[in-house]
Amino acid sequence: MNITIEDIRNKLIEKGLKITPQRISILQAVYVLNNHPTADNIIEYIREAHSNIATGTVYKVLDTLVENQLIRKVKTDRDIMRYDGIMEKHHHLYCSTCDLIEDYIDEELDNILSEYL
Amino acid sequence: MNITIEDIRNKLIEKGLKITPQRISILQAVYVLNNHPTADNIIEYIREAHSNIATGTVYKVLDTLVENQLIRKVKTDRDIMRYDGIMEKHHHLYCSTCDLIEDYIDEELDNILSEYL
DNA sequence: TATTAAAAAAGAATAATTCTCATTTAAGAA
DNA sequence: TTCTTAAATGAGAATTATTCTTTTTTAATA
Repeated sequence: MNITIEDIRNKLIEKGLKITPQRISILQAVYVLNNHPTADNIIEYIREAHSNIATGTVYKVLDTLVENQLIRKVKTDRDIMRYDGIMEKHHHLYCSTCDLIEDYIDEELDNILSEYL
Repeated sequence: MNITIEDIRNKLIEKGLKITPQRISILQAVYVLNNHPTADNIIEYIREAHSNIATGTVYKVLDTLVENQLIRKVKTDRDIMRYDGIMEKHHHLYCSTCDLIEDYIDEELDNILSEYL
């Protein structure tokens, strides 16, 4: 979770994406708001930090980041899309009552599955 | 897939639900439109069969059916909810490009998973 | 057949997301 | 450094799946 602005810039550069303050803020927000934030969580977080941002931009940038495999979409029972900055293979434990998502990493399970399939 | 109206009535009765033409049509539509239909698919199908139905009713009935475990909600990459009338344990193979969902039944896999967890 | 709680109709309201288009900006070229 | 331009952003309207509200209808029981 110790990701610097420089790390974020590099991630964007690796993908051949233009470096913009909006993209940096949004990617940083996904990392900081670590419980699988919604677009709205991200907008709120960025606006608190005194920079304005258009909602359309947030959705656009999130799509770009998903396309470039810097983040992932996470769907839940509610019809709000959520985002995940952790790209290493993992599962989610989801509580549909409180809408909480917990990361679940289990290499043994992954091995069993990949051997079987 | 040979489910009669009588079967559907019985399913509703088992759950203690009032028998209404709308509920019968909707449950039937979920069975007939077997590739995990959306609420809209169901509305279209029912209206083709010459009976009108309010969209609100379809959503309400679908919720009732889900609550009573007669059908299941299926989430995909798109933000449209889809419904599944097959209640036996199964997985889904999903193509995010064409949005097609295929049922995947594999008891051996299920056993491996339930033994592991 | 009468009663009544539940269900449905109709359509307005909501809210997440997308779209449009004018403006701005990042990044490479000169 | 300044210029150029394709790409990105801002602003807010538009879209669309879903929910909500209110009135009317109906299924099930007495």
